[in-house]
Order: sequence, then C-alpha cells, then structure tokens
Amino acid sequence: MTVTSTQSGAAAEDGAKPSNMRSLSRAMEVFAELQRADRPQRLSDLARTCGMSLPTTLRILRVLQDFGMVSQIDKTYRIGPAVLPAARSYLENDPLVTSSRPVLQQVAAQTGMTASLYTRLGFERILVARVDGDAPLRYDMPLGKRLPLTVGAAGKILLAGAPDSHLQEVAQAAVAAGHEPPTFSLAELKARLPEPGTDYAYSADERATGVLSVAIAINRSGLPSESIALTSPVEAATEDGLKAGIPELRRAAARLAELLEGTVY
Amino acid sequence: MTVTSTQSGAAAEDGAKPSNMRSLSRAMEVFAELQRADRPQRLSDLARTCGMSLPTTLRILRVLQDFGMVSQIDKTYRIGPAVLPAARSYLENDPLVTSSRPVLQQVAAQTGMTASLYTRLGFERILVARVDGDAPLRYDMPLGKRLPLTVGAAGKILLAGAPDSHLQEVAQAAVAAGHEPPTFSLAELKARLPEPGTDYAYSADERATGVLSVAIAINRSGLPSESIALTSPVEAATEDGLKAGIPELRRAAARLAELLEGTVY
DNA sequence: AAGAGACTTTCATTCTATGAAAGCATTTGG
DNA sequence: CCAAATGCTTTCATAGAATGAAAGTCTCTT
Repeated sequence: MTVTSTQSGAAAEDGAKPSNMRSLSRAMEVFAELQRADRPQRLSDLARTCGMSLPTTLRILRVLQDFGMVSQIDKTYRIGPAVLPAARSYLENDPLVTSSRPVLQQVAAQTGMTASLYTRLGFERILVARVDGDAPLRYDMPLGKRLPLTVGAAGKILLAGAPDSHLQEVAQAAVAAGHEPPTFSLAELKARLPEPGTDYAYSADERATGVLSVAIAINRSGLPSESIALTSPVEAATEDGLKAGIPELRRAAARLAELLEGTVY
Repeated sequence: MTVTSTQSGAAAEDGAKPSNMRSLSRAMEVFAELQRADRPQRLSDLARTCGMSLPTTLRILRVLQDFGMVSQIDKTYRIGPAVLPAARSYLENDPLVTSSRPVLQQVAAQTGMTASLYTRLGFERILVARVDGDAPLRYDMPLGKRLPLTVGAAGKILLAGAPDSHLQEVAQAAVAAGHEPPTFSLAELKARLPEPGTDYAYSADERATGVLSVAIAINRSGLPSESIALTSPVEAATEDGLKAGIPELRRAAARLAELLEGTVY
C-alpha cells in the first residue's frame, strides 16, 4: 500500500514553482485563510492577505459560497456549513480514523491514559481521534485542532529523522503560524527532538503546562505522517509511569499499521 | 443584516448557464462526489461520474490533495483530514452555531425534549447543533448529517411558502439523492407541507419511525434557510405534548433571529 | 507471458481566468 | 446634510491557464 502525498504547498506559499491549476490553488488559499483568521473576513482583507485582485477573490468566494464552503453575512465571509458533512464523511470513512478507534480504546484501557491519534497536515498536525483515559485532561481539545509539529511528543516524533533542510522549514512555519516565539531556531528544535535511534518522543509541560505525553509514529512506507500518543495530567502520572506505557503504545502502533496495510479498497 | 446566498448549483448541475470559474466549480463537484459516494473512489470512477476527462480529474485531485482536502491510498481517493480543522472553524466561529447553543439549551430544558438546529444546504438540510432532552433519541445523528428537505418537520418548514417550481426541483433532488422513492411527486410533497398560514411543521414517523417532531423556521430576511426542531421518541411524548412546546419553540426562534440580527462584525 | 485496463504525461488549442479601470454603493468626516 | 473616501461590483480586452486527444507507461488479469 502506498500513501501518496504530493506535499507541495499546504502552508504559506513562497512562490518558487508556478504550479498547476492556479485558480483552484488560489481558491484553496482563500479557504485556508478563512480558517486561519478565525473571525469573519472582508473581501478586501482576503484579497490583500492572499495577494490577489479583488475581482478574482470575489469570484472565488462566490463559487465557494455556491457550494456552502463559505458563507456570507453582510460584507463578511467565513467558513460555511458544507464542511460539516465533509468532516462527517472523513470521520466515518477514512480507514485511519475507523481503524484506530479500537486500537486507541485498547491502549487507553490498558494504560488508563488518554490515547490520541494525530495526522500530519502541511507543517502542522491535527487531532483525528481520541479516547479518554481515567484521568481526564484539563483542557478540552476537540477533533480537528491544529497543533505544531515542533512542540509536544506527538508532533516531535513525526520529525524524527527528518533532514535539517526540512526541519528548517518546519521551524520557520511554526514561527509563522504563531506556535513558537519569533526567535525559534533550528538548533532549539533539534535539541527537543528524540535522540537518533529512539522510536518514541517525550514531552512535559511543552505544549500545555501540567501535561505529560509520550508518542510513537505509525510506520507506513516513507516518512511517518501519523502518530499516537499517551497523555496524562501531571497529578495522575510520573515520567516513569508514562514511559511504562511505551511497550503498549508500540504494540498499538504496530497493530494500527497492520490494519491500515491490510485494508482492501 | 443580509444573508446572501448565490444559490446556483450546490446540487447536481443541469448545464443551463456557463457559470464562472469552471475549474473551481468542477473541483467542488469532485469534492462533493467523494462525499456522496461514501467509499473510496478511483480516478476513472470520479471522471465518469463528474463528466470530465481523466487528466482534468487527476489534476484537480492533486491540488485538493496538496491541501489535505483529499487523501489518496493506492489508487483510491477519499475526503482528507483538512476538513476537520475547517469544520472546527465553522463550529467555533459561525454565529449561527455559537448563538444557537444557549437558545437550544433553554428550550430543551423548558420542554424536556431534544432541540436541534438545521441549516439548509442546496436541496438538503444538515444538522448543525443539538441539545439532548430528557428522553434520548434512539438513533444517533451526528453533526453534519445530510437530511432531506421533504421529510421531517425541520425540513418541511423550510419549504413552507415556496413556489411550486421550487418544490418541483426539491422533489426531484430528493429522489436523485435517494431520500424519496422514485415515484415521489410534487403533489405528495405538498400534501405533507404545513397549511398556508401555519408557522410550524409537524412530523410523526416520517424520517425515522418512532420519532415525533415539530419545527419552526428562523426568520431572516428572505426565504428561511434555518429551522429549529423539538424531537422526542413516541414513548416519551404525544402529538399534543409535543405541540405544547410550540410557543417555547417560537420564542426560541425569535430569540435566535434577534441574536443573529444583532451580531456585529 | 501477453493482453487489457487503468493511470499519467505531453502538447497544441481554446476559452477561461485575470486585473485594470470605470461604475456603484456605502460609510465616514466635515 | 453633503462631500469625500473607501470598499464593492461589473465590464472588457488580453494573457495564459485549463483542457482533452493521443501517446506512453504502468499494473493487474488471464
């Protein structure tokens, strides 16, 4: 089985290659921008931010609106209701999500901790599935939350073994997205990543204070783009206690990889 | 405040007018088709179903994939993980969703029944928010579910007062989407709609057996595109009991309309 | 192993997407 | 209340993007 990722421009574009389907790419930029700015946007804002002319932006918005991907109130645009059925379709049909449910359930039951599945998207990761453990996490993190790759066990493990050039990009993107302070450097990132030869990542108080976490990547062909994590509030676990779950986590990752591999389409 | 809906082609297109942004529109068609067929689709399937050439379809898929809207495993395509952050953005920022929460909560508390908010999308409606009542509904219906306009109180009330020509389209779309039997006619639809002058719709065993429901439309300028419903399983309510909640429902609709009207952007 | 089917690339042509500029509308400031 | 400014929308000529035929490549089937 091969998971193809074209991986060219999910994040902020630089302008290197004049890629295909310009109007469609631009429409997706507008759509992404509407999410990034989590408040209604005016036409002129979007045109400026996305670097395109007013008429073009307007035309794009109109089409997206026709399909419910964007909704308009007065002069402001925002994400529209059509994304809900789409998300439902994803959650119900993607083998990553459906296959992970029982696996996460089992590892959560075995360890008593919260088990989460993340998938990489551009230079971020998003929470795709979660099964709560005995000790609830203080913060709520609904499905679909965008999180940095640079912070937190589940993010860092996805970067293990990546070449410096790529880490550099990731570091810059994390700054651009506001996940890291403006001075964040490649060296700082590498200092946090797991040692070479280590197949898990650990984090304490990294992304959220009072939260410990270990993560393992799902091994598909090529660079990993999914990871599963065990998470616990500090008051319910120690570093050692959490790391004791790593063998289970490892098994869960292997089981999930196997499930995905065996899926027939 | 004005809610603009361009309302041209959210559903299957006929081919009347040579609308703008062809490539973008076609991309949205592909995206919609991937949701409709809730199973992985091959390139050739999509090309055939959407009526476009293989190269074009492939190019569209590649761009959508770059942005995570589509994911590919082997030779099959499906909705991708990027829809999750988008859905989150919608649920957290759309005033319809955020304003409705307290309103639904109140009406659910007052009546003891499940309160739901639907919005119209093309020729269907989708569940956008729900607060459960005392008697849980037997079926689970997650957010984002696509439901027909022709069946169920919350659907029918959105069609009250619509001209026959529009009802005709709706009836045909319901058949095309598999919501209604192939013989479903305009006359059958009109027989179920609320009498002129009635501001609520009632349904019993219509969309789901064992479920009673009343609904009221949210009154924004122009034709309504949202409705709120009270729903209960038969064993927990009678028709009269449910209809006793109509005044509360009416008040809730008015309050929500007011909240939406007052939103400043 | 050979053939059939499906996917991908190339390329010349068409027509779509584009932005400048003008025309409206709406908001702001006097 | 009017004037000026700002923001939105439409029009239109042009560039170049999007398109599908056809050839090329890969993959699965028999």
